[in-house]
Amino acid sequence: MPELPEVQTTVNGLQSLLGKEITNIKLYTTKLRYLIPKNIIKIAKNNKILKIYRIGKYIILKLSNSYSLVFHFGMSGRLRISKIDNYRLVKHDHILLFIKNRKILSFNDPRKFGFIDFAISKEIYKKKYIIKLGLDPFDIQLTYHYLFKKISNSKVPIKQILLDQRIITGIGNIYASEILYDAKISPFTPGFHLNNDKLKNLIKSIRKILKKAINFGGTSIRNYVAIDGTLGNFQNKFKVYNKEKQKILGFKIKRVVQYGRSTFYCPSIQKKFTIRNN
DNA sequence: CGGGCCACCTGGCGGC
DNA sequence: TGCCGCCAGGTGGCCC
Repeated sequence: MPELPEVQTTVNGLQSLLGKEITNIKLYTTKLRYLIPKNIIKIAKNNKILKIYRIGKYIILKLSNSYSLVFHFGMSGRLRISKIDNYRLVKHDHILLFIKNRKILSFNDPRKFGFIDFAISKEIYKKKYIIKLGLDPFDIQLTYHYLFKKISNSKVPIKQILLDQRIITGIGNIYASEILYDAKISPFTPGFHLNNDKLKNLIKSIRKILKKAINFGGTSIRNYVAIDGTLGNFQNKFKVYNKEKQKILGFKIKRVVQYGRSTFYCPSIQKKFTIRNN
């Protein structure tokens, strides 16, 4: 489910747990994408949540001991806060964190591609799934120089490059299509074909689309809902995603499959070739 | 190493 | 109604 905007929306919603104590953890599953570390209970129990933030698509809860909890949502994971009295275990609730203010933070994930882990807070950047991440889209170090260095020798189509978390972290399959439409770049354009102007433009579109999606509370199709169960609204702002055969500005939208994932684009607006001129 | 492909898992939907 | 095939906000591991 979640790309950066959904993860950020979740992180925003979680802030009400700041300073609150985790009184217990209950596991209803032993394995999600990975085995759930058993000692996660010992590590979190009776500790306060001091900081809640994200790295790429990973959600981090920094605890009052030296540890942090790490959540990843995979394709269908989500976190939800309920009052203890209202809470009913629903299908695919795998992990419950009991919070001292009589709330429950539940992790639900039908497809089990998500995971939960812990890390020593100071060493979180050494985690194998964190260390390889590229720049955050909102990091000021993300410039056309950076992108040019990373992709100017690559034959890989830009759609796939946007999904490569080692280059930029946070973009997923929905926003990749929406970003490329906004930037008027064909999804097939190989990395080496993009000149500095196009890259500047692309970075602008990345930030614009992601910001807009965050402002709309993310995208709610299938599983994703916010921390309190409310829906995101960005799906109503899609220009191309899920709009095969519909028209935009009078032009047909197409769906193709690249690397096994759907790409939606408008061939008339996202022209196929760009000449390198730097 | 980079890049391409597949597996992991469950459920919803459309077609027959 | 039932079954089948296809599709789904991700990513790690296996190949070459």
